[in-house]
This record gives sequence, structure tokens and C-alpha cells, in this order.
Amino acid sequence: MIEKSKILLVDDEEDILEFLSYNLKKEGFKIDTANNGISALKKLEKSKPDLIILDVMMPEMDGIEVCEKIREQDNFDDVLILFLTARSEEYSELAGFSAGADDYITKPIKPKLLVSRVNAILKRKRKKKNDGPIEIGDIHINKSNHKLLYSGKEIYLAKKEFNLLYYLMTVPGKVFTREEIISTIWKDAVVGDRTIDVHIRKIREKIGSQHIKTIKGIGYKFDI
Amino acid sequence: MIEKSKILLVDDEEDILEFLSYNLKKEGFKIDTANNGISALKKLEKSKPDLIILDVMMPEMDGIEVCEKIREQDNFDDVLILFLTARSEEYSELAGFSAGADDYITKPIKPKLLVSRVNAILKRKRKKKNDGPIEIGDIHINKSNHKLLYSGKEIYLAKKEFNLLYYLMTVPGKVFTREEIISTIWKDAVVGDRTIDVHIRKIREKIGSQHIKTIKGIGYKFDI
DNA sequence: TAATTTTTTAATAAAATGTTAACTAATTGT
DNA sequence: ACAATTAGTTAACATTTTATTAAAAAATTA
Repeated sequence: MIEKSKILLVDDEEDILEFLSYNLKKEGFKIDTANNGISALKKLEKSKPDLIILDVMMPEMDGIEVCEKIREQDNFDDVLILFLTARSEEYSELAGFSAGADDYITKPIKPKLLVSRVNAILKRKRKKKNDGPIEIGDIHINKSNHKLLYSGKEIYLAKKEFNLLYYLMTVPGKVFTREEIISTIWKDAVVGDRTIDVHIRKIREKIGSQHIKTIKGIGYKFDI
Repeated sequence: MIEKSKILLVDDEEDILEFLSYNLKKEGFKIDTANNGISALKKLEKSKPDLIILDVMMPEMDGIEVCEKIREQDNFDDVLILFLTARSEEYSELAGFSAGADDYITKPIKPKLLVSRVNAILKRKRKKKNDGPIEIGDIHINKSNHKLLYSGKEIYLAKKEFNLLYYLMTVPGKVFTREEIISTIWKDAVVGDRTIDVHIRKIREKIGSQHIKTIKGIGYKFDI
């Protein structure tokens, strides 16, 4: 089970805090709240949220300012920030992004949209962590746009094939055990022993067999 | 390095002009100043600013009047204008926007907020410019006039279809995930999984299926 | 407001991908 | 060399994902 993310809600209106809390808790998120920017900044260190939802319009210190202050802190310069804006305040979209926001939602807030946006933004972050393109010999693989170039030509791989090849290429030369492969490509699904073989075969069909080597009794590796 | 923008500051109070100048010059902007509306209008042609920051409250000719006069001129009907208002003068927000302001800042001016707002507004303009026409193979698409030419013939696309096709064409060859597509084309709504398919189908109906490729399990791409 | 167009959904068909099972081939240990 | 073990191959079958409709809902226009 994936650890549920913690979200810090910052708004001066108690109603909105409750509305957000209710809808996000229902989805299993852990929630902290603050009803102004100062309080939010204070709570940061203890709360260590994965995502901060900030109302742009607040008395004293507006959301944009809070956002900037958060970004100034070393420990939180990459925390996710999502803005809440009234539909009319178009400027806040842009001001918000330039202050370092990751996304924004306009009021009135629709619960379904809120939840889907929050999930999307968290997913995006998890994905970002290990995604860079890999270039080995004449093979270029890029997870962010699901592209494989083999000596300049674009080759199509189905999703599982792609993920498997990408995984092997993350550490060229390393032998990945079958167990490792199963647990990362198939997460917690249970698949038979021959399934990997079939996928390996299909990859070899497309990029040749010179790169992917079988280490009998152990697993496979990608070699230059 | 991006060419730094030129800003024309218009205010009758010398203190404020200096304060603004100091803070914006520090950020690398090129600054011109004028201490009344007449002088600002005169300087326009020579200065060719990217952005004008106008105090609403000025003797003789107030900011709103200056703004209207600027918008009347053909060469400056799309220059950016940002208003400076005292927090109390709420009316000016509405009067200002209706006169053609792009944004406004209330006094007292916080330097950081000023800079972030200025950056945001300039960024927005740059962004707008990127919406230029795209020409790939026999397909010409132009967002500014919402027109699609397919081998010379004009083809009508509904708004969503147009936006979707345009989006795919912004980076030909790149695979756009369903998630990416949803979050940019459907920013403010939650739609079912099949909605994209239907729009794709309609686009294919009109321009054929050779360009828009399905990457199963991932998304779609536009290919030449 | 009615008519028309656009957008979305829902149901189902079609296609592509993924998995398994049965069999074959290769490798390893004795 | 000969079991025993492990991997490769193939095709059938299962599952997942997308395509295609038609119709409902929403937005626009007359």
C-alpha cells in the first residue's frame, strides 16, 4: 500500500477549510490546516506536507507571498503548491506560476475536480523523480515521452516491453534478478515464470539480441 | 539570455517613481519615467515600452484617462498596462479593467509582489505570442484566427477538436499522455476516459488518420 | 425559447497487449 | 553422457485499452 500524502490547507475562511478537509480526508489524505500565511509557514517544518493548497486571496499575506516565502526555504523549495483562485482573478494564475505554483484550481471548487487534480499533481511528482532519458550506444530511450530510438529509427514497443527495457537500461551491465524484475514491473501482480521470457523475446525481436543478455539461473542484463 | 523588457513608469510623486525604478532596475528591467499623463503619452513613441505602470490618482489627467488614450493609438493598443491604486479606491479596479488595464497593484507597494506581478504579466504576453501558426506537411493550423488548412482547403473544427489538434501539433512526434491532454485541454472539468477518443475520432474524420497515431496504454502523437 | 451545434457519456465492438501452457532447446551438475 | 534445471518459442486465451456508435446533455445561435 502506498503511503497516503499529507496536505496542508491554507485559507482564512473556515468554511472552505472544512469543505476541503472533508473531501480530501474522504480520499484518505492526511490533512493539516492553517488559517493564514504566518501560521502556515510556522506549521511547515512540523507538518512536512507533500502538497500545500493555498488560497490566493487572504488578508495580511496573500497566497502568492506565502508561496514565495515557502520557496525561499531550502527544505521546501520543491514542495508542491496548488493555488485556489476566484475565477475572475485571472492574473493570479500567472502571478502564481511565476511565484512557483505547480497548479491552480478556480472557485467554486468542485469536489471531483479537486480530488482528481490533487491526485494528478501528486502522481506527476512521484513520476518525475526517476525519469530522465537514457542513451546507451545506439539506443536512446526516453520514458517521459515513451520513445525508443534504435540507431536513429523510432521503434515501437508496447508498454510492458518498454518498461522492462527501460528498467534494464537504468543500470547497464547490472544483472537484474527475475525477482527484481517482477517486483518492479509487475508490482504486486502475480505472473508466471515464462511471462518475462516472452517479453524479453519481443524486445529482442525489435532491437536484436546483442544487448540483452541472459544470465542463466539469475536473470537478465542490458549490455552495451 | 532573454532581452529584458522596458517599462514606462507614470506617477506624479517623485518618491514613488524612484521607489519603483530602484526595485525594477535591480531586476534588470529598462526603465523610463514620466510624471504626468501628457508627458507619458508624448514619450510613448520614442520609448516603445513593453509595459506601462500607471498611477490611477494623478492631477490633471488620471490614470484611467491616460490608459484610454493609449489604447486609442494603433501602435499601442496591445501594450501592457498595470495600474497602481490605493487599497481603498476599490472602484478603480473595475474602471481600470474596463479602460483596458491588464492588471493592477494596490499601494502600499511591496517590492517582491511588484516584481512577481510584473514578471507574470510579461510572461503572459510572451506566452500569447507563442500561439503562432504551425505548418506541418500539408497541414497549417493557426490559433490566432482559429483556422485549419488541410492541403489548401479550409477545414472546420469545433473548439475542443481544434485545441486538441493544435496541442498535439505543438510538439510533433512527441507522445502526449492522456493525462497531459486532459490537464491541458480540460483544465477545469473532469471528463470520462472515452471523451478524448471521440474527439480524436472526429479530428481523424476531417484530416484523415495518417497523422494522429495512437500509442496504446500511453496516449497520442501527431506525426508528419 | 427553439433550433442547432458541440461536447460528453454509455454501450459495445474491435484491436492490441499481456499471460499462460505446452513443448522444445540449451545449459549445468554429477 | 544424462538427468535435471532453466530459458526460449509458439499459439491459444484472457485482459486491457481504444474505436465506434448513438444518444443525452450542455452550450451556442437564431
